[in-house]
Amino acid sequence: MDKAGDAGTKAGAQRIARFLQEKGRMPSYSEIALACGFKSKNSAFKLARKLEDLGLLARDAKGRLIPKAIKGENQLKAGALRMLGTVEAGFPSPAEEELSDVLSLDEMLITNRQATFMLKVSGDSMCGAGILPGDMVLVEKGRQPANGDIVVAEVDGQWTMKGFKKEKGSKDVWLLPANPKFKPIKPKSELRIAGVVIAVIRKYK
Amino acid sequence: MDKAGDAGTKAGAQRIARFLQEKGRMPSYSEIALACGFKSKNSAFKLARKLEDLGLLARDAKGRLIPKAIKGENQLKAGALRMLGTVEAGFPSPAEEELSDVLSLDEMLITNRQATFMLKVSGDSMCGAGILPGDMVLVEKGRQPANGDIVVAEVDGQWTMKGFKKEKGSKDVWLLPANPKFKPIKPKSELRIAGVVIAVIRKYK
DNA sequence: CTTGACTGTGAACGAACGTTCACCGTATAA
DNA sequence: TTATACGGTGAACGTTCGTTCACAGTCAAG
Repeated sequence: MDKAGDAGTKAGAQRIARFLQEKGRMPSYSEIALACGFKSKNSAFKLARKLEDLGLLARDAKGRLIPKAIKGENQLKAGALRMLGTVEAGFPSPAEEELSDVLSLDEMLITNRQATFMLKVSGDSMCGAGILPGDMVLVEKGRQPANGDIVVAEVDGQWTMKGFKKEKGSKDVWLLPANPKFKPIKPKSELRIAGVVIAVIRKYK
Repeated sequence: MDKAGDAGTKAGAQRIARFLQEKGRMPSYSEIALACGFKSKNSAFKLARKLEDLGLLARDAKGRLIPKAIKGENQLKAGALRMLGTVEAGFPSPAEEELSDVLSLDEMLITNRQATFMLKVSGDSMCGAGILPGDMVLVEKGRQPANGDIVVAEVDGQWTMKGFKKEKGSKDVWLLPANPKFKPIKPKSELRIAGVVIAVIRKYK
């Protein structure tokens, strides 16, 4: 009845991913069959083997399914979140509840775990850039800042978080707040860049 | 020996956590017994029941173990981040590299994984609240919104994200943008709250 | 038409599963 | 001392697991 085997395979992978996300463990073949509407768990077995050939999931020595750990787009990972479409804030558009992607926050935000740490923001000098007091920022150490990046730096003996700007053809570096109440800083003596802000996280609840 | 029993339980939890981290799935009772040096899987069964009583892990309807975030000493999650102090953005203050907490983003942000999903924001009607176009928002479904919460709602047939306000002593509900360019919305016919925004995530890199 | 290549069904196998029971030490409490 | 609570052993049960086999239906290429 199914016309395209490809679509069926993909739908199966999504069902498995959803099971993993909801129950926190990989399903058994019977559960895959149940979730996919198969009447025989053997169909689930074949589906799993196909997904394994495609590199989308892996299996134990004992045949049990394990979530694939390698990075990639379509892989099944524990602790995944359902990623839906966009919501228009201003000019509303439908936000359908169709699973468009599955991912984990850690995986999405952090590339270099050892060099990444988190800071809590106080003060409002960056509120124009959408960074409010109480927000958390993920900072990656040792990264070379580019113009427009937001950096955490020690300037003239004090720590601050500002926008980074290096003038072309000059060694001069400016640290720009995103709030008209504050003025740009031009480091006099020393400037030590602690890291580049790679993400902002605000928790309401 | 009370203390020895406690230590054994804790060591067992750590072994289970290590198994989960290495294999990506929860062990069976036989595997727990193997990992803990038990000769009988029944010992593993009793250990699991004790851990369940302590709230350190959970089990299926079918008895299978499912991962649960073990807090405190037994770090179950792989993606732990270093949490540092605060950085003054505006009136700089020292941000020492002293580890004040260790946590995982998923664990920190998501309490009810099944009901949580992620949306990408477009439009700037909430930019006054620090939610910019391109940001991600975590939305928890089925949560009762309180005044001041930011909700994703279907109002008069269209989806939008706005601040929630319910007037005291009245059934009237207002949806407030955080941008003077937009006007508050008072739903006429229907208002369906899809969920409450529990976190905002902005990724720069 | 026939011939494959797929996809799903259904039954079957041994192995591993979760769970329960009875039993054996040892250590603590009375 | 006796009693009792606890951690571990070992065997047993019914269930579910992963896996394999043979078979039926569908579609495209020959």
